[in-house]
Amino acid sequence: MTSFKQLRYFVALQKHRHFGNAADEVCISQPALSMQIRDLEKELGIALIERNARSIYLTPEGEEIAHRARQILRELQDIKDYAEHAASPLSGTIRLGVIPSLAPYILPKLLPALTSQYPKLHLILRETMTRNLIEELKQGHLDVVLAALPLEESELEELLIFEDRFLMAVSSARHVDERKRVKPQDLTGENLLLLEEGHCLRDQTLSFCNAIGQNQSANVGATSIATVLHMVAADYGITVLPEICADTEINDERISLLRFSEPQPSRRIGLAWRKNSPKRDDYIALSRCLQAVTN
Amino acid sequence: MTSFKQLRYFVALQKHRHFGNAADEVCISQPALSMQIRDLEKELGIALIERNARSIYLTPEGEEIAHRARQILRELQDIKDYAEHAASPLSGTIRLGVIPSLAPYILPKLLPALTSQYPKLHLILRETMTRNLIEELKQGHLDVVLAALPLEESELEELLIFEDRFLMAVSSARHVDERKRVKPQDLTGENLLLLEEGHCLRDQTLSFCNAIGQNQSANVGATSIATVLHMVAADYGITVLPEICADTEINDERISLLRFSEPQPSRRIGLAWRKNSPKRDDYIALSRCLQAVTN
DNA sequence: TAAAAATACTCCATAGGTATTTTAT
DNA sequence: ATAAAATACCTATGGAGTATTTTTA
Repeated sequence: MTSFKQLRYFVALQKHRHFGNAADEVCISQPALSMQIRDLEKELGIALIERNARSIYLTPEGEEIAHRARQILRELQDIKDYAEHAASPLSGTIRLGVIPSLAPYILPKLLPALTSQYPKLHLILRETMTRNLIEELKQGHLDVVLAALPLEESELEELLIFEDRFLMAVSSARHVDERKRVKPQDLTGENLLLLEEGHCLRDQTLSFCNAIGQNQSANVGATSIATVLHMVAADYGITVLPEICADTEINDERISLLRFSEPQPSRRIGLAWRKNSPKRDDYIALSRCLQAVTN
Repeated sequence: MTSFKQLRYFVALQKHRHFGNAADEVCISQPALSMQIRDLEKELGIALIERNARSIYLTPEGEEIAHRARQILRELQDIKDYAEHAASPLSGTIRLGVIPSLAPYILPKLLPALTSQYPKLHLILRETMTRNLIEELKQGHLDVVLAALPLEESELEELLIFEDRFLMAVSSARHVDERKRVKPQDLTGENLLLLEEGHCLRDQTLSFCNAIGQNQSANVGATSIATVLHMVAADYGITVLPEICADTEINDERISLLRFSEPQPSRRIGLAWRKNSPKRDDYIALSRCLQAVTN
């Protein structure tokens, strides 16, 4: 079995053209080097070295193979360097999946914080709906996802980061008092504007509507919250908006935001990763960073 | 010490994502694979694998390292393929040095013969004077040289290929009878045209002139036999020409070639290589090929 | 004779095997 | 309960050491 050791020894031998000196360089005895070189030649089935009493030469094949061996040894060193670089905490690559109703609002805060705090971290981002995130996480294509909990996946470990309360968004044309608390019941009879099928935010909204006995069915399926809000602004209907979106989306005077009365409906946002993931510590550090930027 | 084995096992594990199946592929037991992977992780200092009871995942670093490992294994295979290809007789690379007074006459015959007979042989050619050939041979930059023997180098082994008799070349303007044999003494008083300093042919010619008591000193130093012959054709002087050059150079009607009477002066052409060169058999095969094309 | 590599031998580390235990679903 | 990987333990290979021999200039 050819080994890196043999290649190392052979490259040293090429350099020194002297078994004794080469053996010194690689810190073994001369016979040990001789035998490894002999084994290498035997395995390759060709003569690499021309042995003379006074000095040795490499055959043309020996020179060629020494060259290739150097390349291989360089690449091995690259692997080691890469590993060493990746060893420190929150460094290396993390593949993070985020749901669409969070990504545009949380990433602009998270990414600068991460970059400054953990410059060695390389984040790969993926934005898709929860169902896909879970699948990709389980497939090993993602390392950690930021989504609404619980995910109800026994093989995943979850960590709550914050409660994201829902607000009701209505057209300012209605002149409602923004200080007044609303109730889920107030959604009754309204045209409820929601994201398209598959978005957890849609399901959550429908679910707390249904919880209070309303069998409200949403009649539009927008692809982004921004789109929904444009429709609300035009008083085409109303919607329910996570609080975290409010900062970014609502400098639109045509929309009034109404807080629900207690208990305020909310979604629980957190991280999830495969149980036993070796980077668990990194995800927890990531969660602290997330908590810092969402407070 | 990281080994090719570990990389092979790890690549198999990446492929199967299952210790047992990967172990089967590389024909070892599952515990043996487990331990090698564990060792690899320990040496690299990072987690490559995420272990779960049902299935395993590679970390992003694991994927990256698996990719690099594949590359290294490919290159190792390249070395083995290269060696196997070079193993058969008269294959691989031979660096051949030839003296200038032979190269233009013998190579046009030798190379096609070699190419057809030993298609796997890769010949690297070098044309320079004997002194340089010997030096480069001893340095290991050449494997074998074709020159006039003896080289008087105790660390080289020589093999005679043929006797190359000298002919006298004179201008046809002199109307000498080409059937008449000449003697070295006939050179007396003639303007002897020779190659420049350093060419063995020059030294050989001068030496057999001196051997018969003539202290002839050559007065020109041409860089090629062709040049010398052009001067002979113009009757600027005469020269001594190895027979092997005659075929190629002399379809020039302006030059008459005269054979010496017995014992005809000659040079001995042969191969020389470092004693103990592992390719000795190849050089002997090469010599047979040379003999075939010089007959 | 001297320098260099090969050989002889001894010892220990370790790779690999089988049997068993642990772990998580 | 089951599947999968880890652990325990044993064996044998082979890598490295020291001492010695061979080779050739």
